[in-house]
Amino acid sequence: MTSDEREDYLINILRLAGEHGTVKTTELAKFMDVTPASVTGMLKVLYREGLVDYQRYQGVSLTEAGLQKAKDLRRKHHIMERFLTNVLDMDPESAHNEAHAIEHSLSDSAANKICRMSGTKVDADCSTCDDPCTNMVQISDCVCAADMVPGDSGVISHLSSNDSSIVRRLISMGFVPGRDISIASIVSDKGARIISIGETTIALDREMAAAIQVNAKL
Amino acid sequence: MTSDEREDYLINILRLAGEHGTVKTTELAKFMDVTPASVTGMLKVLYREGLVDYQRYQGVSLTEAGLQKAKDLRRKHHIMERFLTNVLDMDPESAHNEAHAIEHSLSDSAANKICRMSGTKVDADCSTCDDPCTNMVQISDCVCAADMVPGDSGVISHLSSNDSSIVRRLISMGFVPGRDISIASIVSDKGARIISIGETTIALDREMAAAIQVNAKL
DNA sequence: GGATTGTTTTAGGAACGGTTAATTTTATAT
DNA sequence: ATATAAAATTAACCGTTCCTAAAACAATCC
Repeated sequence: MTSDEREDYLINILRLAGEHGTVKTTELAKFMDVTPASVTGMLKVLYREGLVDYQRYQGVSLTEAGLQKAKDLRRKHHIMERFLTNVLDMDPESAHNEAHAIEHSLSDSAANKICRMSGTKVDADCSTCDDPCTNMVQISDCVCAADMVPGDSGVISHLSSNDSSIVRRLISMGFVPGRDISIASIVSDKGARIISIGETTIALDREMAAAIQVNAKL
Repeated sequence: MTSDEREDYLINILRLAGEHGTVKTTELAKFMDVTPASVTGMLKVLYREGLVDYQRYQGVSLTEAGLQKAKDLRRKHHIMERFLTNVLDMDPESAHNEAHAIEHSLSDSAANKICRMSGTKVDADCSTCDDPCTNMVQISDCVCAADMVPGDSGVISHLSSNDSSIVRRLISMGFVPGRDISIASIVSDKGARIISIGETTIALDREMAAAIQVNAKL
């Protein structure tokens, strides 16, 4: 339906007008490096499609539908950019260009999954836009032992911590990948977890438990 | 230069003619659901661009340049498909469709990186074509992380496992081609590896570590 | 209210990918 | 070998998409 070019117009209107503001024809024309006449032509098309509020000589703004499309595209752009730089380690400029090409043909489903995969620290470096990546989702493959409740059990998938001494200590206590553990009780939300592992039962503080990643059993 | 449609023609010629065979106009037309006249028109274009050997009434075959382009596209298609199914866990049909859309705008560089990340040996499940993924990324003498000893370090070359969930989990932990890792210690020969990656330390069981292929540093 | 600036209209063009109908070439059958 | 059927090409043309230049028109600012 909506071609790549049309989509670019939408994104750029969002860029220049913001979510509810308006842009003037010439401004948009300059930004997109086309003549004002081209812009007028396209605005009529976008108006017919209900994506844009437009009255001659009055500038444009996005309708709800247009805004949604534009934000969706922008989000996909950021998700790809982040994936390409953070995960694939591409340089920012190539990433930007590639993201620009791909954003138009990326499904919602793939975008969400890529977003989930690319790590959670999104909001940090999104200086270019206000609302980059809503719809973040948590990674679901394994569960952190600190988030389990009494009665839960599973097998340790791996240990992960920024503090290597925590990993070392966990290992020395027998928390190695592959072992079965179960939560016996929790002292308090931020406090210790009483965890059974094999024949023994051990109390760990929340931070230590947080380093244990478990494939939960049903 | 070469539009998506033209690229589709090239791929389909490869599909129907093979690398050095020839297809007849009508066959291609039926396959692509257009009239033979359209095919003739496009063949002239592709001929002008040097991508196809074509003499009227004689059918088409790919030139070297055309073959290369077609194989490149086909490779990108497979890489994306593999990534979408193995890494993102999409269903095969959606993956196929999405790959078809994206293959046209995926750079070599990104394709290679995604390929290295996507895990399984390719040749396995490529039933749709005879020569799916030549041009696989150079896998120069790398070592499996499970075979490294404490003190060893290197940069991740690629991930390889027959179990796609392992690949998925590794990626979500940050084990992505290009990253530096080093082995901090080993719990036991068949047991966990404690691995430093960036700021974090992670303990993985042997099976997981075995999926990580590393270019070892001296 | 006239000049200036910004915007739209008009008219048209180039690329692209397709179509139908007529025609030409090749293949097939007797 | 030749008539006929099948396949491929040509010719003429359509619709879309996005663009442009130039003329006409509106808004705005002294």
